[in-house]
Amino acid sequence: MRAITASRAQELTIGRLSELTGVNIETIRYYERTKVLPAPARTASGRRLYQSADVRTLAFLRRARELGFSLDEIRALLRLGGPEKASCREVRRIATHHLDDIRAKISDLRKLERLLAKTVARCTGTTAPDCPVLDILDIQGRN
Amino acid sequence: MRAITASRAQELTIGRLSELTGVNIETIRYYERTKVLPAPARTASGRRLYQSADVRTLAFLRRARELGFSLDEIRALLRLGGPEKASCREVRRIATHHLDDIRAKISDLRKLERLLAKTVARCTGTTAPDCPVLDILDIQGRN
DNA sequence: GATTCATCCTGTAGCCGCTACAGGATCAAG
DNA sequence: CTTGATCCTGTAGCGGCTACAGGATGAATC
Repeated sequence: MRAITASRAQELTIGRLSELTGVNIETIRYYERTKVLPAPARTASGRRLYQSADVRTLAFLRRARELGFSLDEIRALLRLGGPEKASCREVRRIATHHLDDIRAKISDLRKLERLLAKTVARCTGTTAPDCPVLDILDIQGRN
Repeated sequence: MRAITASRAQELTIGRLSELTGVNIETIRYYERTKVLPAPARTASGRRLYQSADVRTLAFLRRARELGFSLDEIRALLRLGGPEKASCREVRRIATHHLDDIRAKISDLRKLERLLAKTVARCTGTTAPDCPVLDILDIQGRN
């Protein structure tokens, strides 16, 4: 029977939580809908009531997103950090897998970069009959 | 008044075009709907009828997608390669801009990679009380 | 007490670049 | 003439949000 009166002690509105974490209000609600975040308590009138611990969780979530973790991965990480904070091994597995993804992406992008850079360099910028940029894109350029 | 009888000469069904270019049938129709590709001729019964030139265009499109160009950029490139094949300058502008994007993405990913790799390395994989992976994600780890 | 205005609520639709289906029409081969 | 492959349109879904509309509260001011 706590929180008859709202916004006591450490309790936060969604707007305040948004400010504190830099996560959009709509996004917070989206995280709740998709079960990345647990549904918080509500006031008598139905407004969401967050605890200060939620700031920590949401900040974690935000940072993980910035690091490119998917919401599925984050759901898993949050479960692991939760009550049965068991296997660091599992956390490591997720992070390592993600690291592999990142490395593959970097390698792809660098190949692209080299190809594009080389091509743009050949480009005079004038109205030439044949454009090297269009050429590499063309079927001839297949490798 | 050509093409009364279908699939004469160099004319292709959508399935054949798909095979030749490796682009999914549904994706080809999607490109048409979103005006990346022009609508092709039709047979009397309403089936799409492609010319051999369309193979070239779609292959170009595919390759551009692989190189990470957005459909908007590709729409622009295709227009430029079209009838008024005017300014290589504009092509160069689009490609250069895209190159900048790629470089920014690479730089971001490399930062990520370094941070994650360092952290995973610190991780023993055992059930330790504090997990370095969860730690960098945590608020403390902000930089 | 009444008004104002910020904040909150739910629900729905849009973004990109596809992909996947349903439910039907048509084609080519046996 | 039947089978089975291919085609058609239209609609809905994915992830990860974002942006409304239309309404209900909340806090501060007069």
